[in-house]
Amino acid sequence: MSVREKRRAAALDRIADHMLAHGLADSSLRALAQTAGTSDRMLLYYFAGKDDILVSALGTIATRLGAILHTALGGPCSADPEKVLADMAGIIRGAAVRPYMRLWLEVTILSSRGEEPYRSVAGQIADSFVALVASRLAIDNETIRQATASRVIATLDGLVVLDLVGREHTATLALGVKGG
Amino acid sequence: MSVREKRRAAALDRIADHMLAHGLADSSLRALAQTAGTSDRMLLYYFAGKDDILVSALGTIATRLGAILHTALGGPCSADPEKVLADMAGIIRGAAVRPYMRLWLEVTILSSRGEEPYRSVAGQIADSFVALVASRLAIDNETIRQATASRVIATLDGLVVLDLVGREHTATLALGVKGG
DNA sequence: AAATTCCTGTAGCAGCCGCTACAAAAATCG
DNA sequence: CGATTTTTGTAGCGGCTGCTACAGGAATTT
Repeated sequence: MSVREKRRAAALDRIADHMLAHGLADSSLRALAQTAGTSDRMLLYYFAGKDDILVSALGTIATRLGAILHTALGGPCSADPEKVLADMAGIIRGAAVRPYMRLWLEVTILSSRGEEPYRSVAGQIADSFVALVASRLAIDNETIRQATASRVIATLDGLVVLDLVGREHTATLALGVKGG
Repeated sequence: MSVREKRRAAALDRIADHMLAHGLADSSLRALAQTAGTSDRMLLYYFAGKDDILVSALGTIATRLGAILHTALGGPCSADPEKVLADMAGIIRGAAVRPYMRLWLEVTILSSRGEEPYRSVAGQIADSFVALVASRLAIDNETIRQATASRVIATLDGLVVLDLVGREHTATLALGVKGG
């Protein structure tokens, strides 16, 4: 790894921190440069442009989240969707993961406006979420497994939304029942 | 209603159109003024500031959505959460309502940053959603009714997220199963 | 040592943003 | 009609955005 690549990676690490802490909206080049300990001028020397920075940092962030989830999901698989939902909700709604989910929703908004490269990025993240849940479901029928994983992800995303608007109580309530 | 109030209301109507079509991010004072047929100068004459404009327009938008939902939800109530979920998903995922949900998610992001007045607004909207679903549920036990409504809303919000990232197929799949 | 390439600071561009000072027009009132 | 108040246009402020031209220093190569 060249010096340039090392510095690029180090900058990305700090930039990822900043994005998780402050969100996309507060991630101007100058702000990112400050937390990375450089100047906006240098950021644009290491990266092709702001989009390149953000997308690269989102990659770093996705890797981090993958590691967190992999560590936290140590238990056995289950055939019961409610069980998997409860397990994942416990992790995803925790303070450690919430910044990731907030960022994920911000990318969702950008994606919904059709803006590349965020549209592709958001789609891939959604797919990987579904795949992760599917890997936790001990269901033989593949079609049903995929559909169930989709359902669990939908509910999880909804719980995150409720948390973000300060309705943690409503989200917790939702976890206590089975239907709908 | 004075002339001033009439013009204010007319401007709000056009502004609501613009916000639904282009989202919060593309709603600068100058852009809103253009669609309203005035100048940014006049907008700030009618309103206290940008926040006042946006929050007032969100009120108009909430009223519109309420009317849409009230009209579309003509059928009988049901004790089956899956039935209510499917009914509401059919409405909320439709092209007519999607702009409202996208806006709702944008407000959610603002809310999650703790910015008033969006934090309060988002919370109230979430509560009214839950109340609406609860009113469609023919469940006697009030505690279970509230919890079930919360669960349905969570799932609905999640479906919206999946739709916004271009995973309509995943969302539709999720509606086909019961668990999780 | 000279020449070339790589790195980085300074300064600034053009374009937005929310908002406002000022003054002129228009409507209202005595 | 004149005086006062309400409404509006013009112009611009200070600040932020992503990005870039230029130049000088540092490192590397010949």
